[in-house]
Parts: sequence; C-alpha cells; structure tokens
Amino acid sequence: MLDIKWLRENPSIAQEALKSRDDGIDLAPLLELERHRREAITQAESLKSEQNRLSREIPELKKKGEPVEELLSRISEIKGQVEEALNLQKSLDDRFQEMALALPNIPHESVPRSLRKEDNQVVKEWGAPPQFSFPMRHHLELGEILGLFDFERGSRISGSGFPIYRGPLARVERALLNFLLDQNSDAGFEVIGLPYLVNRETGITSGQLPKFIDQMYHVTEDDLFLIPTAEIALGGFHRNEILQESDLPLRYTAYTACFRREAGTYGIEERGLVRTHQFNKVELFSLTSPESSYEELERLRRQAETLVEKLGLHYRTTLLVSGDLSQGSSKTYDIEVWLPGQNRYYEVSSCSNCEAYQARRGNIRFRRKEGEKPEFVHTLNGSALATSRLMVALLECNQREDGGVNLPEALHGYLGGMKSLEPQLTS
RNA sequence: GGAGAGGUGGCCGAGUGGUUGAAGGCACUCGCCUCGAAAGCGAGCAAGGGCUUGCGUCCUUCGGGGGUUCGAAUCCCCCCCUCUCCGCCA
Repeated sequence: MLDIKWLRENPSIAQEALKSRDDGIDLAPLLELERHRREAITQAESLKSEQNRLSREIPELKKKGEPVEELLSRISEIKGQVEEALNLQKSLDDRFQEMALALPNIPHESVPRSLRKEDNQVVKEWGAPPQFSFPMRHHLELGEILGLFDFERGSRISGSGFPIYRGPLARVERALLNFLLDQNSDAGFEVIGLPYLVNRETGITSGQLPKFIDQMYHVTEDDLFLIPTAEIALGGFHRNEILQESDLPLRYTAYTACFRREAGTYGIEERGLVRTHQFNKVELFSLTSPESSYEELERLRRQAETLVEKLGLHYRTTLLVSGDLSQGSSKTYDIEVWLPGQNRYYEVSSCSNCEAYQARRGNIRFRRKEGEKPEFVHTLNGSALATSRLMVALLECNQREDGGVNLPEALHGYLGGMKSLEPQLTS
C-alpha cells in the first residue's frame, strides 16, 4: 500500500515511477476515485454530525418536559439521508481500497529503470563456475547414483512437484537448515518458529493477497493460506502494533516449509529440485526506522552472501531493475548460484526493502518519542537461504567423476563426520 | 466438538441505554516545591480519518461484523480470540 496523501500530492512523480515497473499502471482513475471518496466522506460526516446534534437535544427537551415528536420526525428524515450518504461512501471506499491494494511499491531512486529483466545489473561476483575434467552430471543423475530422491513416490503421495529426499540428502538438508539458522542467529537475528498457515489479513499485509491468491494453497474451510515464504508470516508478526523506537531494528530469522502453486509455470527446463510446490527455506526479516532501512538492506544482502561463500558456491549478486521487482519491494538484490546442470544462474536468495509498503498494509508502526505521532516502520526480507536449489548447486558443483559428491567443510560439523556422498555399492 | 468465564486507552481497571473517548490507578511529559532528587501538589497524555494556511472543528473506534433505538462500551444475533472444565487427539 502506498501513502495516498503522497500520491495525491505527487501524481506525476508517482505515475512515472509506477510506469517503470509496469507499463499498464494508470493512476488517474485511482486519484479521481479518491477525490470522489473524500467528497462522499465530507458529505456523510456533515449529515451525521447534524443527526448527532439533534439527538443530543432530546434529553434536554425531556428534562424540561417538552414534547419531542417534532424533533424525532426531523431526525428520522435526516437519518435516511445519512444512510444514503454512508452507502455511497462505503461503495467508493471499497472500490478505492481494491485499487489501492493492487498497486505495487515505488522503486527506490537507486533502482535502474527498465522493464526488461535482462537489464538487471550484476553488482558482485564471487568465485568461479566449476570446471570439470569429466562429463558433468545433472543433479537428477547424481541423485540416481547416490539414492537421494524419490520423485515417483513423492507424486504418489502428493503430486508432481513434491520431491522426497532420501538417505544422506535428507540429512544434508537438515544440516544445511541448522547451519543457516545458527549463522543467522550468530549474526543477531532472533530465531523464531512460525505457523505455516496464515489468515487473510496476514496475507494482505505482505502484499501477497489479494492479488496473488491463485498462487497460494488455500484452506477454504478455515480461510487459511499455506505460506509461500516465511516472510508472509513474519510480516504479520507485529501487525497492528506500535513499537518503541528503542525496539528497532528488530531482526528475525525463521525456518519454514514454503508452498507455491506455481500456477502457469512450465517445468520442462526445471526438472528436479529447481522449482517445486514445496521447499524449505530460512528467511531473514527486519523491521527498522525509515532512515536506516537501506543500510539494513545491505546487511541482509551481506549476510546471505556470506552464507553462500561459506558453502563455497560460486554466485553473483544482481540489482533488479524496476520492472523485475516483486509487488511490495522498493529495491531488491538477488543472489544467484551457478547451476552447471541448468547452465545458468539460479536465485537462492532475494533481499528486498519494502519500505513502508507492508507496514502500511499491516499497520505496523513505531513511536520516536512519547507523545509523538506513530510512524510506519520499514520492513525488509531476505532468503538465507532456500535449500533445494542450494542442494542442487552443492551436488552439481562438487561432483566427482565417480558420481560421488564432496560436501563443504561448513557442514561437516552438522553431519556427524560425513564429508561426502558416496555412490552406493548395491542398488 | 460440549459447558462456563472473559476480551475496555501503553498497562491495570471501573462502567447495564443519553455531552462516557470513556472514572480511578500505574507509566509517561511539563510546572510548582527542592541545593538536587524522592515524596507531595497542579496540569497534560488514544488512534485513524474529513474540512481548515493555522487555531480549531467534525466523523469513526471500548475483540470483529450485523441488528434494535432519536441515541449503544452498555440491549439482541453471528463470528473470532483468551482462560477453566469435559470429550477427542499428535
């Protein structure tokens, strides 16, 4: 949600900024509707005020023992008008809310303006793509050799896109999750355990609802939604709160399973673990004052990069152009690891500053000083990290000629001495 | 799922139809007092929104939504949440 007052006062700046994200956005109807809405409010409130004033005269007349019939008929007359005005206001307001909730955030000034994701800027590269002196294997092949996946039974019990990890890989993922949480915790992020199902209001807070409802698994019986990322649940964590300035920044990290319907996406080039309906992810989430949120964004990015570095994976960091930003973000860095099997980089982390976009939707505020007006906080989120693609990278990048895979040193302590995945001798 | 109790301002807590946005207390802010502080005394202290250059003024809000009424924190209905007991269950 954007600041409607700001929008009203800076229509051309806003329009231009939004066009840089999506050509199709036209603010004019929204602003027009907003004007009508305010007129309707003024009208309804002045009528209501009159009704209230007349009502207050009744006890006085009664006290004096004078008749109230005439006054009552005047009131009932005005009541009809009040009701009519309120209905108009309500319908304008509903339409306005609907349009306003659909608007994406304004890109930060440091974000390159372009609608083409090919224009995303690589701002950092670390390490180099692995070179193989033998025929490189796709992670599915390695999985076959090492007995790591069971896609068939995964689809038997759930459907396609619900992979099953077996044997050592299941343990490697657990090691990864623990490693990631420990690292984040050491970096000052509070580890919290979250619900995976959230209510509608929480979905709206993060910007996921109402627009992307078709991408979420929806439990209609209870009107709950399976989270596509822990960010959604974390965004709702402080909903409707007024925090103290001294509370900020608040830093959280959480592991959750993530659920995405991925409606409309094709999976042919993304066989295996690259795109699935359910995956595991550790998330970072910060709430800060407006003036420190961009500093915080760099912190999140740095934290995520450090994790990839400790795992020894080649990556690059890109600054997304305006047209590639997600709904709520003002500025986003993607961290992408190289997947030899796909012959391209794939996102393992996305770090975004949503500024006040989510805070406004979820009414998350803070007060600088006793007696001062509350202000909206800024919220930031970053994956640190998503494990399925990480595991693809670990498998494909660290493979040996015999099909075995060496595991990074950072995980050894979490694996009870296991340092590699070895080809099975029996089948 | 069944029975009961409850949900009021940053917190505690009064309030069963009429200037109650809400007594009282705590916390907080300012002033007096004091060398200074505490105590004491006095004053202030909800959020959102409309109109207004401003002073200000009006509207909404006592878990959420509907209803009754000229008027609802107070009465009625539905829902949500918390607590206790029972049932069921990882």
